[in-house]
Amino acid sequence: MVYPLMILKKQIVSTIHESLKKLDINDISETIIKDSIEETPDYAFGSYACTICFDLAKKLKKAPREIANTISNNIVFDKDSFIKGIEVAGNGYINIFINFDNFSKAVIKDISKRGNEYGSIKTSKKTKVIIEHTSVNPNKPWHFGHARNAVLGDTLARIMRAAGYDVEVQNYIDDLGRQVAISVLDNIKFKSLNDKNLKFDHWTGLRYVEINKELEADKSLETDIETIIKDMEEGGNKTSVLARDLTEKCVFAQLQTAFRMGIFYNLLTWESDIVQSKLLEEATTILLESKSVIKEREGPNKDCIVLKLDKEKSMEGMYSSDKVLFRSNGTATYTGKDIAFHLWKFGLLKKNLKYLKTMKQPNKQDLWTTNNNGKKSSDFGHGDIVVNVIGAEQAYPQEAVRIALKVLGYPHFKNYIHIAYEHVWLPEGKFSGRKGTWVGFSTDDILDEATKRALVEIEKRDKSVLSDSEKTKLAEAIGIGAVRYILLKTSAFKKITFRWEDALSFEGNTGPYLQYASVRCSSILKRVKKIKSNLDVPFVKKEEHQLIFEMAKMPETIKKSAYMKDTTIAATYAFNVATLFNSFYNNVPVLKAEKAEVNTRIALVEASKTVLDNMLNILGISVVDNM
RNA sequence: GCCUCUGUAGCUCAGUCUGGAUAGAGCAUUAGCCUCCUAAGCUAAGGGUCGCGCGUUCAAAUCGCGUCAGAGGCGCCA
Repeated sequence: MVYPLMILKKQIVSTIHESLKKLDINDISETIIKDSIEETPDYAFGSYACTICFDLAKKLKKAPREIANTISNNIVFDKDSFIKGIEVAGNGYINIFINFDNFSKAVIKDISKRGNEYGSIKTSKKTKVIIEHTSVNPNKPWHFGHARNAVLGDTLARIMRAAGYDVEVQNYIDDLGRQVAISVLDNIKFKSLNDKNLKFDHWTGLRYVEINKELEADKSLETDIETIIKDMEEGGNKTSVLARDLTEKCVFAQLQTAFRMGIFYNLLTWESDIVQSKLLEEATTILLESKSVIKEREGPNKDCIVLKLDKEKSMEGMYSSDKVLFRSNGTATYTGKDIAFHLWKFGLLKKNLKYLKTMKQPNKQDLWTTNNNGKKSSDFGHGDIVVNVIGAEQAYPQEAVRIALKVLGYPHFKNYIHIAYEHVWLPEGKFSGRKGTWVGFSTDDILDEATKRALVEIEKRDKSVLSDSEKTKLAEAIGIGAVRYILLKTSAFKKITFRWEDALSFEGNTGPYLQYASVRCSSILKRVKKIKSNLDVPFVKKEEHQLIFEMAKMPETIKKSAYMKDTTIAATYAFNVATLFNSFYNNVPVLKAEKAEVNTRIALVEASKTVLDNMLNILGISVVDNM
């Protein structure tokens, strides 16, 4: 796929390459020149700079500046080129100035032609990526740390779709764990009722805190929990049916939070279905064929099936280089199950899961779930790349899965990616589901508060044209945009300390700032009765050039963001575009411009709106038309 | 003990992968800008031993080694 910036870069490289050839320097390839091209720190230095002269200095035994001058004297470019001129600067930089007369037209035409596809990459052959995120225990509401996981995963999914991947989003439901067993115990033994009609996940989450206190006091309850876990694992009994019923209710309640944030999934994968489907048995057979997986006959891991990790450098921090996959009683450990599950994700098992369509999500997309009463399908799984958004504390078990794929001889291990994110903290410490420190900081609470505060801001402004319900809807879009953005703009590996004033700020580098820039575009465009934008007059203002250059970078930014699996790249880019647009907006009149300039500037505003809105969509932040 | 991550302005963070020009934002502080397209905005100013040391390099926040501080991890738990 070709876009103007790509052409510009090629022209820069070949122009310099040609001039080097003229000077009889023939061993510098275009790739080397390409790598020496960088963005300038300031508009005054042009748009790109070439640092090749620093590399040539040693070889030619001349000063870089001198070489730069020689090159610049031998440079030739034609009038239709996107390059306007070059200048030698500093110790030997070759600064490249863009011919904005030509380049601007090409960029704006390209944006206008592609519309809401602008910035996205079209690929002929789609690579399938499975992104697993959220995966919150199904017995409590999301606290803000869970929202971070989900927003990171959802945004990565949006970025990778834009980058041309076929993305399948899965939410793994651990419905066989101890946490669920404890909630089941609460139901059986204490028969507690949701008599205040709380949202189901909040109710069960609060009960979970209470029942943990009971567990502290009465250790004999541990026996009950063990029995429950065993029944749930076996399936086909009263307890397992009850557990599935409770967890489904809880997951459904959690999904309401997700939907509110614009987070959607393709498939819910239930651990109980994975166990029932006998994926594990098939995986065990495959694993035992590997020399690195053995059944221990003696030692501390007698009768266990273990994965030998002693040759792996990445596992140096482990006390023991043996990772138990199946316990001496034959049951699978977490890592054992995870390996089987990932063999399935990559389509490496013959056995498959069964699926049911469970609901239509608010984005009109079907949500599927694994279910043993469902039907077979080859639509799910079979990923070329697997991305797991999982806490950084799980780095070792994640690495163990990757190594298992490697020792089994599957090249897929290279495409197994753990997005390790740090947790959200409260100033006083970690969130704890068990201790209930999340109370008051559930994602639902925070979204409510964000909406409330956005509404206060709306009321400060004259919004008499809006009805109350429209105001509420707008407040929700702004509040949630702010919350999503704060989770996106910070690198995943940095700890976030939650503070209301940070999370719910609507000024500066925030979600609403981006939305506001888009609203300003709409506001101008609304006033234009018949849009008759054209590109007859060249753009001459610095503000215009900088905005156009920035907008031209969207395709490569999306590509990089997807490649790096990094949401901050996309977030920072969106902020840059918005900042440059606001600067243009404040310093360059559009509707009040000289007559000849009005139409070209409208074209620029149209293009800006396209880019801003496309970026908002990729970040999962609502586009609004009034603020 | 070993492994991983983090340390950049008063605060919160980009920039580190791929070394490049005076280290950038936002918040907070200070001074301006609404008879002119929505001020959730714009234009400026002040504010920095890029944790510290040594090394590599024409050039280091960025690469290497060491060191200090904080967080997480190293189970037949999940």
